[in-house]
Amino acid sequence: MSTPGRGLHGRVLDTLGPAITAGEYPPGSVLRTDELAQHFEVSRSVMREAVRVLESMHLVESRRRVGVTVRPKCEWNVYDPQVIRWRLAGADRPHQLRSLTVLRSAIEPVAAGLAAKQATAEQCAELTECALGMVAHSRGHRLEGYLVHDIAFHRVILAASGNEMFARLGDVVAEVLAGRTHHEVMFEDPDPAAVTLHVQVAEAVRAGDGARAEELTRQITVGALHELDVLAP
Amino acid sequence: MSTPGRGLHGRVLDTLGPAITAGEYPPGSVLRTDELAQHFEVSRSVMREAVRVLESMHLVESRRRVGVTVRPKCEWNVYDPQVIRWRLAGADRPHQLRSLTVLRSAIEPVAAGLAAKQATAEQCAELTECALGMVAHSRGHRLEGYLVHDIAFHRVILAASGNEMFARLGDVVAEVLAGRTHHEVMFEDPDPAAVTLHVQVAEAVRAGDGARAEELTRQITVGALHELDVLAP
DNA sequence: CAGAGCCGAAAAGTCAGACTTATATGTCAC
DNA sequence: GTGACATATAAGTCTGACTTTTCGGCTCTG
Repeated sequence: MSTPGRGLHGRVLDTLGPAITAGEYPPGSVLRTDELAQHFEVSRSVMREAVRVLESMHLVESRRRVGVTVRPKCEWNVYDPQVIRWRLAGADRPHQLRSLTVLRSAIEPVAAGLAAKQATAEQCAELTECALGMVAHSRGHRLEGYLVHDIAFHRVILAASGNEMFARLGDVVAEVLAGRTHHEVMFEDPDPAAVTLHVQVAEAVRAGDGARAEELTRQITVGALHELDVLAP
Repeated sequence: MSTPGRGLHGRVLDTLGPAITAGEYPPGSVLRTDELAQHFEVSRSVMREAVRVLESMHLVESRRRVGVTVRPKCEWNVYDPQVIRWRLAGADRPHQLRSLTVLRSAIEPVAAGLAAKQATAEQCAELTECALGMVAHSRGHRLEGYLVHDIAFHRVILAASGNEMFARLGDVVAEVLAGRTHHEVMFEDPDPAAVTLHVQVAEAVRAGDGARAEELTRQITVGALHELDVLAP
């Protein structure tokens, strides 16, 4: 999914990023570039590059004569896909999953409403195909196949909305759905009602019925939130 | 608002970032680190740090033997506040402003609904104060004072929602509102209906009426979208 | 002529060391 | 106590040499 080993500084980030987002260094903690470089056994140049990246994510702040101080959580760039991945891999995965699901519940219905007005014929076809794929994999413990089509479905909706901000949430939704399937205790087969709703959304979008697409999608996200309440109270 | 001169690499970014987001280098363009370093009259180390930051924003991709290639727009981290600022400062400001306003229209109503259920007494007080401030500055060409209270109002709503993803959009909303006031041709006095709606939202939140807060906020954002249609068709 | 494999050059990547600059903090005089 | 000043510290910058990857062309072969 991401790019694991893109240079030495990348490997440093793979350890340091998760550590910071996991709260291993409490906000206000001070790190020193030289010490970090020694600890990771890399040159200072490499370490500096890593720090710059963390800084651009607002995870840390580098100040002369002080060092690299960890910022409080509320200042992090929580929409950075990398940060999202790190946090989903860490201890507060459940909390993060809930935040993102609430975000979905706000965005996706609106996106679906817009998609109904703007989706191309090709996108409508893709949507139907995805929905059918979900139906096909909805029974018999075939969660992996179901997941693939589920992700694709929501990606198409977000892309078809014509709004770039919505479209870029495709990756986030993918992470959430994957996380739900793989790590939360999910039912062995997906909720039949949800499957039906997806099919109906595809129909509504094809028919250009924005209000209906929005309402149906709202039901999907409400269901997702409810499921989260039941399985991870 | 941001941190303008945080080192040499920051100053490089201040010119290179806007240039890329403005589409000055079409997707696929190849830059060379050494040339850039020469052009900006900085050392390679500094240039490399700048490139790393751009890379973490998914604006460019650095590959051996190839160079630094500009990524297509659809891959950018468009939620990065820095990227948002750069784009708002550039040529496609109107387009960007519209995207962000649509985003607001999806998020803020839901946030207001949640805020009604979770806002602390202090937050309710702040909200009322902001609304009153808006009323006080709603006449007599006092747009600046109005803007300050408008921004504060929406910040509080987003924060009070209790969702960190919503809360972090405070800066984005601030940019949008500021951009609207300063650069789009805004009416000399704000829409009285909008002012009233803000007061009513504050009341609804204080009363704990989520559905009403959500609906009223929806009206605010619909108004904002409509205003955008009228002023920047 | 096509495909596999080899080779060289180009550009990023890495490192080490010396130097500069800002700045937090302690010290001292008043 | 308060101000100015000195000092130590850690980030910031620059340079030059070296390493590593990999693209693109070349040749060799079938």
